[in-house]
Amino acid sequence: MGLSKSEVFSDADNRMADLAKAFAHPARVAILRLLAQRKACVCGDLVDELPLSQATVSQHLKELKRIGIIQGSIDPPRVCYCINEQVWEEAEEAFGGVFALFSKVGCC
Amino acid sequence: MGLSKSEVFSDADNRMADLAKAFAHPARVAILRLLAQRKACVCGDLVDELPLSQATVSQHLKELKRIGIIQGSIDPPRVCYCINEQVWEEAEEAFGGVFALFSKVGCC
DNA sequence: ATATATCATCGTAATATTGCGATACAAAAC
DNA sequence: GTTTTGTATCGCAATATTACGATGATATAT
Repeated sequence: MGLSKSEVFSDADNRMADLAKAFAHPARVAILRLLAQRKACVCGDLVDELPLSQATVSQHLKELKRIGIIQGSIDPPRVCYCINEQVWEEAEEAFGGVFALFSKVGCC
Repeated sequence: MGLSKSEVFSDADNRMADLAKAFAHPARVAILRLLAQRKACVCGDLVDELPLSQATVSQHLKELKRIGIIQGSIDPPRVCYCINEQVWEEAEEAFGGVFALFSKVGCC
């Protein structure tokens, strides 16, 4: 298949999974680190920092934009990407919430 | 392709991506929530809680075990799964570290 | 021994992801 | 208007993921 049955899961779990996908590839982790630290901003600079082709980097940026965790503002002919603060915090809280669920006392 | 060029990325970014994969599917998020809250433990109970077949749940459990975030102890014929505290904390710290990188003052 | 209960694995099918070269596109510079 | 620069998109190939029925494996119960 390859088709996740998203209809049958809760909105929260689906959103969480999408937010996690932003971090589920090393290239995207590297991109998010660079943007969070403001070490790079312009698409071309990101391409220089990464061992991937321009087309591939652009595709990862597209996926991050779909999730909403980054946004791009055009500055022709350049595009400047940055973290979307609101979604970044949404992700921080979502992960924080799940990690907080764990209680050490237990059965196994 | 479908082959992520993991050799060219840092170990930290690769590990982070792997930890994120644990949360990158709604079924796995649901499983981790159940285990973290001790609402279910035995594989069969997880299957009852999830809208997926036993084979599919078992496959997700295998992936979570590969990442290391859960562990299973056999109690024949049952298998009890639980969060691996060490890896859970590793994930918590890894995500915390990345989220902390973001500084609001910036260019875009 | 045979049956039962529980879980893992196999095999298969469908869709998704990753990667890149080539090309299209948009705005500025000349 | 042509060129240049920077980015997005298309098309393709290869691998990965998701899902499930069927089957296998394992240990208890009868």
